[in-house]
Amino acid sequence: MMKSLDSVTKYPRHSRDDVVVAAIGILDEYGLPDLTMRRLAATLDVQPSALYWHVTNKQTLLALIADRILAGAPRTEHGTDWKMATRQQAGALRDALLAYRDGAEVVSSTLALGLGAEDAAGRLAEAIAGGGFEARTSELAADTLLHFILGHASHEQQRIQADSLGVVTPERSSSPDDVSTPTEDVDSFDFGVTLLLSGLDAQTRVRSDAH
Amino acid sequence: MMKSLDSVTKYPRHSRDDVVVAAIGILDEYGLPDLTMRRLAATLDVQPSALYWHVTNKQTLLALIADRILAGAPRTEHGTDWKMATRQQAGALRDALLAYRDGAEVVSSTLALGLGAEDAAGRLAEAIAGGGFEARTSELAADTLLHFILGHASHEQQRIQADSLGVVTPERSSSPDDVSTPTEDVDSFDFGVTLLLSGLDAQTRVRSDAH
DNA sequence: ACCTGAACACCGTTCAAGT
DNA sequence: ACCTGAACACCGTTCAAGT
Repeated sequence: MMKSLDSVTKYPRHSRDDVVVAAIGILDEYGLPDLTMRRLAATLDVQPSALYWHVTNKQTLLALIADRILAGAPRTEHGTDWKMATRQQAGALRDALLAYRDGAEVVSSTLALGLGAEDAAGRLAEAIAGGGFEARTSELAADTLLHFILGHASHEQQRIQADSLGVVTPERSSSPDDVSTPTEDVDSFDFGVTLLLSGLDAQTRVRSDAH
Repeated sequence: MMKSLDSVTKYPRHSRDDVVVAAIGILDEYGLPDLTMRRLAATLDVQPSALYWHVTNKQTLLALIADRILAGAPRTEHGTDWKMATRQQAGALRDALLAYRDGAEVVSSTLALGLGAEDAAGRLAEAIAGGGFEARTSELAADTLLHFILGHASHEQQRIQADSLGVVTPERSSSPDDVSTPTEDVDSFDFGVTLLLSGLDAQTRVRSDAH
């Protein structure tokens, strides 16, 4: 404990966790384009090269950030009916993505690598499986839903920042007050989830006991 | 016509079109990360600064590329039933995205800006509207479908390049020959489209004359 | 109309060396 | 165990000036 005091006073030594936390801070405050290794290093009062002791490269740092973002989505409780459970999971995922600036884009870019959104898909599949579908059906439906959630959230966040930059986005806006509102986004999100759920409902089941 | 000969022989003067075509060439052959303004300039035997006479910045260049990629998707013929038409449009869009390396990512990144995928969504909405839904329903369903198509194609392309780089992607592969095959991708794509179509089928309609 | 030359303000990453 | 210093090989964009 003397050691920890010395290391704090002399010069700050950081953990991998510190790096990830600081990175999320920059992401949330300034956005993904401003999240550079050099800027992150400056925030931690450290040389850029020091970061590479904690993390192998920027790509894996982004994967670590994606994991944290997704960790913010609470598990759904057992016992509820599968449609509610799936709706809950989908909503929780959306909330988690929107909780940090550019969160959806970070998770999307990371999903491809197989690292990260993997268990988000798993959680969705689990909720869907409550409806009594074949395992493969549940997985495929979960992937479909996940693509929708990510795409929707991504689109929403990029519009937010486009608006804040005052970009002229024509977007067939016939009526004068046709600006996209948060309510609009929630509505279109719910619409998509409902569409997928009723599509699943029409699917043949293994057991038909799930009301 | 003497003029054109001179300009060819003396030194090549390029059009905005040449720039976009060359950019697509680099994209398709080396991928999005290698599509830099400096590299594009070198390909055209020109200084990087020369590109900014033809195009305002990289972002709008990417939007132009996205437009070309999407232009490769043929319009669907009128008269067919709406489910087939929607399926056709969705498939055409997917094919267009997959026709160029990293095509899905380019279009996705551009969609947010409101430039580009705008009329792809319109085409989907038109096909869906053939089912006799409210205009808003068709639009929302088209957006849902578009998010799925982009996410799916994006995921597929990034897996292709991850595989070619020999990246170890764990991905719950229980059986030894559980490697993702093109067939697998087509199947999961069709599954998603079918899911959305049957979800729409369960939707209340304005007219119920669409069989 | 189309391009050069030169500069500005940046990137991610490596690696020997320090403490 | 954690960091510095210095370097390598790049970026996108601007702008005066040339032809």
